[in-house]
Amino acid sequence: MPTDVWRNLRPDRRERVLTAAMAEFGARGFSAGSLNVIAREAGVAKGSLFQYFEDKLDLFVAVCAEVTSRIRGHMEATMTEVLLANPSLPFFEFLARTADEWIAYFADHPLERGVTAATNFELDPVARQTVRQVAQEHYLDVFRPLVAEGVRRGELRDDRADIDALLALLVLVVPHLALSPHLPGLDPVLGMYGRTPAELREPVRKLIRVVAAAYGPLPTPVGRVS
Amino acid sequence: MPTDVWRNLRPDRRERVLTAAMAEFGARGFSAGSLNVIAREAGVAKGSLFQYFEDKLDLFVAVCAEVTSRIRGHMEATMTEVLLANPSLPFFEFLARTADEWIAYFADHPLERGVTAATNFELDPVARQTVRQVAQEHYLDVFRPLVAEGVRRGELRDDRADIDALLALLVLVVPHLALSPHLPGLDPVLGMYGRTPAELREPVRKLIRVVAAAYGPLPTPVGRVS
Amino acid sequence: MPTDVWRNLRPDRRERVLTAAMAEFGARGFSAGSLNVIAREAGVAKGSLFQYFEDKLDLFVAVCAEVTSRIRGHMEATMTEVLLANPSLPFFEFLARTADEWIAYFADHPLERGVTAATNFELDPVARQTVRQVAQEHYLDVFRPLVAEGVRRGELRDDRADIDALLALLVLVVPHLALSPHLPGLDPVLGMYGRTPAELREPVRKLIRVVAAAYGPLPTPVGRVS
Amino acid sequence: MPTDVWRNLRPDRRERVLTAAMAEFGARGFSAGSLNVIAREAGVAKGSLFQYFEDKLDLFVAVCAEVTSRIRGHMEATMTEVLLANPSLPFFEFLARTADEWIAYFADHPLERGVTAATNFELDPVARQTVRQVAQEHYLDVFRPLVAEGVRRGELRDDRADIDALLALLVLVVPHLALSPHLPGLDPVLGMYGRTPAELREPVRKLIRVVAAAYGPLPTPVGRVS
DNA sequence: AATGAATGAGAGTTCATTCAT
DNA sequence: GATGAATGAACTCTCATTCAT
Repeated sequence: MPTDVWRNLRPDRRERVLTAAMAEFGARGFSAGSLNVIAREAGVAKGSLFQYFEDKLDLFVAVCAEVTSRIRGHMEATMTEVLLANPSLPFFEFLARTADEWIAYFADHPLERGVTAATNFELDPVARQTVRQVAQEHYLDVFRPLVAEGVRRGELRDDRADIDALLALLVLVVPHLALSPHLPGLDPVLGMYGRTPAELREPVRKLIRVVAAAYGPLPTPVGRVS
Repeated sequence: MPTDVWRNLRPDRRERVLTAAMAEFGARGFSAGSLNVIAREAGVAKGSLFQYFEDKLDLFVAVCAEVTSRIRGHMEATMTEVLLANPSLPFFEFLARTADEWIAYFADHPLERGVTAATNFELDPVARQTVRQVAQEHYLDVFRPLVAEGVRRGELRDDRADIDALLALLVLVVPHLALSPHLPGLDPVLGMYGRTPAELREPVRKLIRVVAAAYGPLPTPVGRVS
Repeated sequence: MPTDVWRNLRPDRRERVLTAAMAEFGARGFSAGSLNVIAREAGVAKGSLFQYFEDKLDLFVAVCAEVTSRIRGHMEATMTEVLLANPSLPFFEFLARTADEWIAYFADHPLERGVTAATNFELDPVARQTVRQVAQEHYLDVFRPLVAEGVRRGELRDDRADIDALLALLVLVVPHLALSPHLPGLDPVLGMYGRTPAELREPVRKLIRVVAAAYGPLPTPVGRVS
Repeated sequence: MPTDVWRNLRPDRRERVLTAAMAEFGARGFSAGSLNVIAREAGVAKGSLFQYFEDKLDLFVAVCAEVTSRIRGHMEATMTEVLLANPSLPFFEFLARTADEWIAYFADHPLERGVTAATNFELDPVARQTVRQVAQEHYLDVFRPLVAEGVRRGELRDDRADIDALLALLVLVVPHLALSPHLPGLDPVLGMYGRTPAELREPVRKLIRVVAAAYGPLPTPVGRVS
């Protein structure tokens, strides 16, 4: 846990440390990230970092928590906006627009994107578990009520496939959407790497159509009199 | 690229180096993995590693290539076996059994599992791209013809959802199935961590039912005279 | 030299600082002892220590002086008590009882014992000299008149061995008695480490018998008519 | 334990490392001694020290073992010489001459003296115990047979004082003789600090006369007809 | 072809001390 | 008078890589 010193720190100094840490951990991950670099880039003495955090992991966790919380804050606001503007939006359409915003956010926020990558790619077991747990709780806190509402409104059906499986897939796919446009080698099929948010609308909808087909209402069979 | 010395090396010596490297990179990843440890465990001089490989990355790439190739070899053989025993197995049933075998393989092969984790969790851009590209090509080499055959036989329909999206999901889900039973924090929804292969049959089928619902033939509507 | 601030400090605050410093220096010695730890344990700001003392050494010296003075105060009171209760106690018997009390004191006062150890084991030349000088003056202030009285009463003879040699041995042996029951490796012959004060009566008397034999009256030769 | 690399090291390089380590540990002790300084003074890369020794303590122990062994080698040779030259030397006279040689050795060997001090003044419990045990075994290996021989020849009597007490005193006094001429504050009574070996003959004999009086044959009572 | 000693940069962490508040 | 944030040097130890043998 960060120290009191960190909590009471002058905001600009905090921000400098946070930004430097986001950049370094985002670029090189937790294990390979260097406190030397972070201190230098933040314009802060190396020793100061240890006034703020117990150790390297403590700093990494704090950075991840901060980033995750920022991302969630932004996404919840965005989703609310979309809903207010189109109260009657069908579930899967809402999902698609949310994904668009998600992708746009990470295109605009390289630091947050880097930390998200670091969170997802950490191999050290202690660091990974600590950090992922927090992130995944946030994801689920958002997804579970969303999906439950979809079920309640009858737009999501659980008679053909399991709702938990949907959640498991979402937790897997969502970070993938954030990162694959920016990290080569994540998505070799749909070719998301290097695409603009606009160009990504199509592959995103391809993916969403899978769950729409699995969980949505059956299409009316063609050529049949009802 | 490995040197000629490596290619002409006595097989037992090669094997010792490979095994040691698999264990070390598998346990600690590329960046944190130590050539000191690998040389010591292999019973080989540190300098020898540099006779065999240009540098650390070169060794890592070679290890990943070797492991990926071994895994593919095993899986292709297994899939052939399953097919020969049950030539008329429905597509999604075949997929489920393949997944069972896949999971069993990684439960029995901790070294291969470790390297798979290292491959999937590497953040260093150069290392990641090199290593993942190889792995994903293998995945696609196997999946593409499989899916094409499913489509040809009419068991996989592409009228409701895109076939490329299916491939993209498979490439994402398959390593997840290999690792999440053994690494905590990967699957917070279905609870795959710590489960035995037998216990994993159920969550695996939950996931497969999603694609079955999306790509399979529509269920006969209930209570309707055809 | 401690500052005026220290001299005028509220007694409870002084005591807290002293106790924390005794514990830390006693446990880890001067060089390895940490002002961070002392300040934290004392519930005092790190900066305050520098309001009270010029630097680390100044604090260490003050702690040693305080402890030495406490020990001397206790021992003088104890010796007076013993004397009052048994005014005619023979010299070496008195010495033995004093040693018993000495040993009991250090068994009961771990902080004082720790500081005594730190005093005796300091290698840094500046710290060592400053600190030992004070301690040894206390020892000699007590021993010299005691020994002089023994000589005056004829119980200590200086015709066979030098009285200064006796004092030199006492200054060497006395801290050894205080510490060897509590620090392993100090006394490999008599096995004093880990013994209770009661168990230590015997080895203590073995040592005192050496000086009794050297400085005491000769035993009457056996089988000789006087 | 030192590594094979250390054992096979080129002698001049070994000697440089040893000398630098003796000087540094001798001057500042184990805890405060710096590997940086040792490497620099030895003209060796910092990393090389870790090719030779497992860690700092391992180096310290090796240095102490080496020094202790050198000292013992020298003293055994010296004692043999003295004995051969004067086969009929009385026990306490032999002891006195041995002490003279002991003192002369440390006057001439500042490095060995420093390490002896470091051995005796280390507070860190692990380091102290490891290192003192070795040194004290050497002392006892030499003293025990010596004392036993004195008893056998009737020059050492155990009827007035215990022989173990003599050994305990020797183990305490002998390092004291080595160091007190060179470290201020060790001997405040006899004034050994800063004296030349020649000047130390007298205080040494004062000390030896104590044990001579305690353990030697009783002097013929004065004015008595035998 | 194989060795393994040597390197020195860099890692995370602790420290006594300063000084503005 | 008390505080405690800031400092940067120093600490032990690890590392990939080189190269003489």
